[in-house]
Amino acid sequence: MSLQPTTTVARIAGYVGETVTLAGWVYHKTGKGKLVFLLLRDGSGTIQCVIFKKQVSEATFALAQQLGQEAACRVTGSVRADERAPGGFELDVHELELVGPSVEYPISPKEHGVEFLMEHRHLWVRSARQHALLRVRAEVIAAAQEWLNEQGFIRFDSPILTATAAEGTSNLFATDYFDLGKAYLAQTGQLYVEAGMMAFGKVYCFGPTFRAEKSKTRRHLTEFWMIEPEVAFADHEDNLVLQEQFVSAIVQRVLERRAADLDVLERDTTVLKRCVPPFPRISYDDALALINAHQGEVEGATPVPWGEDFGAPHEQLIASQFDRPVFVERYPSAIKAFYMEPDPARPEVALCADLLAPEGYGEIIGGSQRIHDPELLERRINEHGLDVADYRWYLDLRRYGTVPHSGFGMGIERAVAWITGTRHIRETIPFPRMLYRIYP
RNA sequence: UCCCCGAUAGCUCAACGGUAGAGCGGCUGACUGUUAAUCAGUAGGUUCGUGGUUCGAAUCCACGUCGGGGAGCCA
Repeated sequence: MSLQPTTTVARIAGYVGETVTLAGWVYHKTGKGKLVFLLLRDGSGTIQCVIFKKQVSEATFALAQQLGQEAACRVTGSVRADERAPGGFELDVHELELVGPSVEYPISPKEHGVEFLMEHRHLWVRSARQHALLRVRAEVIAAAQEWLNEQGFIRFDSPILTATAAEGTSNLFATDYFDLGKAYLAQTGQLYVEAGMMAFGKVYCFGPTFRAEKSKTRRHLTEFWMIEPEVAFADHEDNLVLQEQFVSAIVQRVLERRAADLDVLERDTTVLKRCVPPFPRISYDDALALINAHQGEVEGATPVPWGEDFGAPHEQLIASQFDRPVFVERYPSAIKAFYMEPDPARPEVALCADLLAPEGYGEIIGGSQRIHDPELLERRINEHGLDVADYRWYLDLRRYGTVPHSGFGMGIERAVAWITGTRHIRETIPFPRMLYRIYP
């Protein structure tokens, strides 16, 4: 005998007039003396089930009355289209089986504070809004990978345990690695996908990334997921075109396939619909001028002297001037990672770009053309105070058939936060890891 | 690391120097169309901790703990 239900709520429309068994959890229950309404959630959706006292045994009715919120059960009944029911379909219950009881479920349909919800994240993921958010996340991930696969990329995963800091700047989580000393949780897979790119031409890695920075904002997690494509024989221009096509394809697919979820999230989709290539581009130099022209419009967006990096308020100001994602390109090399290719026309700036999402969501992509000349790369490693010995293998990539190449990294959670219009990044991942939270 | 804010019933909050309260949730009962049902009843408190000021502290002060928001840094 199988425990599997006849069908799922999502497919219920095809079963009108038939008797089916559904299996799920009690999302909500209400009643009226001689009838009980159960809102049953099975993962694919929710459906109202009605239990009339006259139509079931006394024991079944008593059971229905005492079901707690989130009790697991199997219900058998006939499917009926009914305008009075949320969702349009209703199940007239003949039989009800309790699979797993639930008593005093902590999360009620009423309001709750952030701290309480985060403490109950393992249960919070059952609620409608979180469902919609995490379904969009899954869609974004699937869309990203499938689009890259169609473009001829192969997934080439990078290690999570690494021996040294890839970019040398941020803080890293350290752990003991047997007799070999410290190992660090990867803050990017980029250096490794460069090795893959030389092997396969077009590759990407996708996995968790770790930053031990004490960031305490709604845009930061200590553990987040990043997808990092890397392409051989690709310059800065190729890179930007790839990025705008990539982001647009993901957004358009979410609009197509997850419209119901965006609706639950009350997302204004007009901004998303505008997300088609080409994306506007602004140089670092022009961005400085823009900041000067609009300072005061965003709090904290004070003028920036040439050579200094933007802060969060500046990024917000720049993004607010455009109606779709905007590339900010060619930052001063001195404030960027050591591996970025200098602009041949202006060696003091790098062939790099950040993609800023509209509506104040900030940077969702960072990318660049990489240095392919071995001597220049070695010089940069030294200039950044890094140990060349740690980068022997990385320099090897330039010794044996080096080619101009480019790549970028997209933060999944930031992208999902923007696409769904979610204020805080913590809701876009099942179990967020933050400065003051590692439970549950 | 720095700045700002918060902690009172299971949850969301009120009381702001003078008897600790409401709504929801729980429990009991009524109700054949509920959508966060409604109505009646009922239980539920070390007001985060420690110290201080005061005749009197949930309330004022100090320190601590936990959490929230922001800066820097980044995706």
